[in-house]
Amino acid sequence: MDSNISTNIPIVKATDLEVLFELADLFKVFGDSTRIRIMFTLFEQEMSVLSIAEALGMEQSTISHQLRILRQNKLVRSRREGKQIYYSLDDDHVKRIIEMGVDHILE
Amino acid sequence: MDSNISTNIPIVKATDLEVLFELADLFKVFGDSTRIRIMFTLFEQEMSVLSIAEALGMEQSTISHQLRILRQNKLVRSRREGKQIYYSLDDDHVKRIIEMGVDHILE
DNA sequence: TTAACATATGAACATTTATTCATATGTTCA
DNA sequence: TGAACATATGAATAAATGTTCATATGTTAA
Repeated sequence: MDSNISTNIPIVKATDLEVLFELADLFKVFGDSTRIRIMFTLFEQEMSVLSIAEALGMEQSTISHQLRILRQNKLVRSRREGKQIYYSLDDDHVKRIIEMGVDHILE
Repeated sequence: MDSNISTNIPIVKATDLEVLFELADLFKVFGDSTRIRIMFTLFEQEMSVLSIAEALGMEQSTISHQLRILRQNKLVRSRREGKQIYYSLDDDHVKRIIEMGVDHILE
């Protein structure tokens, strides 16, 4: 009987310091409202940097900086089409992590 | 056909600013390695403040400060037994949110 | 090549936040 | 009540981080 079966927690232990630091770093990425808003915007469709900036009413530079962080953490990916670069969510983990968060907030 | 059915995302829209800020605040709580370590420690069993501090090799004060943040966000709860106060995870959301994070990290 | 546009990036500044120290609060037991 | 112990908290400090401005890089079309 592996306790992980009942807890549903993967094979990570409290002593796996490296993994725990990585985990904190990952959640840190979700812990900024601008990045959360960007991800929510990308739920619907891929968008260019300027489109996102306009949608959120923020500077292009701000969005670009945050997109880099999201990209480095494999939460979004990008593709170039002409002068524009379109960003989209990288995988389903993003949606599922956020969904869990929403569940908690809405009780 | 509600798009939320396919995306599995609850009824929160990119325009629900309040909720998105709350979401970011929630993930901010997960975005600190000390708090992550505390939560992992509590996966196994409830523990007193000093026990946690000793387990992590950190100051009692540090742990107490962080436990307060976890408590305020309903991620842990406490019960007093004599001089000690025992903390435990508050609900399953904690485990599930962390599990999603682990999934993402381990690819 | 040059102009116009889209995106990325470095530096600076302001804000947030985690930790520590000192101390207060609360509990038990003699 | 007083001593010993467990926990909480306020203030101070140091470190991390988000945004802005200015500018660089990269792309397209004339």
